[in-house]
Amino acid sequence: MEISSHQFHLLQQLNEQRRQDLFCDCSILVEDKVFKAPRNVLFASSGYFQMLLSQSSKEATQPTTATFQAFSPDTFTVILDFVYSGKLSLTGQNVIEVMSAASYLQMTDVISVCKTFIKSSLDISEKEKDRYFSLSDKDAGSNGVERPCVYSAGWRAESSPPHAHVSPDPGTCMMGGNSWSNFSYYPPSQRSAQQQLPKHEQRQDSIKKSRHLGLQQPSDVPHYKSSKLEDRAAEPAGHVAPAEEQVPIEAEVESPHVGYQYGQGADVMPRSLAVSQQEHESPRSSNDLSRMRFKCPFCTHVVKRKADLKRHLRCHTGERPYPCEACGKRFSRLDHLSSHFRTIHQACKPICRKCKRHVTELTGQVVQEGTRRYRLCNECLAEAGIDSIRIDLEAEAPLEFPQDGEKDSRWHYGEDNKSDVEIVEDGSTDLVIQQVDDSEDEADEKDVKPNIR
DNA sequence: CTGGGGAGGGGGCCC
DNA sequence: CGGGCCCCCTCCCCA
Repeated sequence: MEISSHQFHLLQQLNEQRRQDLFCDCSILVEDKVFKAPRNVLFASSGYFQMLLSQSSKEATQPTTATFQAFSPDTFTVILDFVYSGKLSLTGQNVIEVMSAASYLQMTDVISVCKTFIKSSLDISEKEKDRYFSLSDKDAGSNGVERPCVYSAGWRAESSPPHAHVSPDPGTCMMGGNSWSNFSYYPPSQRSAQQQLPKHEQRQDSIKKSRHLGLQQPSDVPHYKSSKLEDRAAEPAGHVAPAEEQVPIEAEVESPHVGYQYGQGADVMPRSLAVSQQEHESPRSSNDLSRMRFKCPFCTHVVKRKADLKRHLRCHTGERPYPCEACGKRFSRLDHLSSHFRTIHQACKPICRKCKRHVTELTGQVVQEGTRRYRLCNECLAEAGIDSIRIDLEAEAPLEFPQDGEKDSRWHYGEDNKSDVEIVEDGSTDLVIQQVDDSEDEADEKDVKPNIR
């Protein structure tokens, strides 16, 4: 006969012991703060502590000490609370650091939950959010004040995420993590408050797109390269590395000392492991990484600037906040959008698209084909037999970049000539020839640049 | 089948 | 810190 509440009470008891400093044979020094905890639960929760404690198990009678400077005491408190309660208190502020700390400590479940949190925070898409969000607490997000989002390792059998629109940041929500057998039980009273993370959360990585990682584009990203994306979508599931697969790989590839570098580099490793790890330390990890401060929680990439990490994260989340109003294509970066816009919709290159010769206002014209603009020299125009279609440029309003801050809003065209939108929206077979006028194009540029900045 | 070019996308880094 | 530029790589299309 199985007493279902046993595991939960056991964990509660262990947590109580930790609070009362009973049987705490492991000291963890994080920056200047000392945490004490029984080693058995640490061992069971973290691959890192497994490694550490198995090494020091020979001297099991001696208290073990681990030292971390890679993350803050607050972050470790979140981690430790999770270890002894199964509840993870995430906020928009701490999630990156908690995730990196979890990566360092090789706690794959925490990493997965953080990934989910980050992805939902980035508001990737309604569809994806439908997949893995469910709120049980009706208070969630109601007060607009950021409260910790408590992720729980518990599973609930009946999972039908009703919530699709609330980012976890604004409020509290109770979320189930994926299964972690040690901490998977909740007594009925608690279960009602727990939410299960749908199993297809395991496929969350499939929405990440990173060619070099072989990951997939979000399924709901507009299919501009439909063939490519659909091909990927059609790939058998086995081609997609789910989070559960990737994280161990990550942990395996990254030894702890390179797994997290938000701080003082080599100092982050526990003393008991320092020697053996330094033996394997590459020159890069000792020198470059001390300068490269921000570690991507999804991959091994390390950058110097937080802003660069933020930008880099978009390649994992698939977030594309910069839509091109002219063609609908979305970009992850404004500079890419800008480049796309200039190239595709403004015909900025003074080069004949056909013969590649340099053209001027005298030797060539701008051709508009649907939303696309490019230049052709007069010879190529005549060859193509489209030199008779000539539109007065003054009737053509330049395509404009959106105003600053409109990164996710609709783009617009010249306001005083709305009819041009019709030209843009016409089929791609429609050709409009414009007189090449570099000064005009420069004016276009001026129209664009102030709007970009 | 292959090579070249266009376009997209990622990283580094300057302003 | 965001914008923007440059460089490089990859993918795709086309001749």
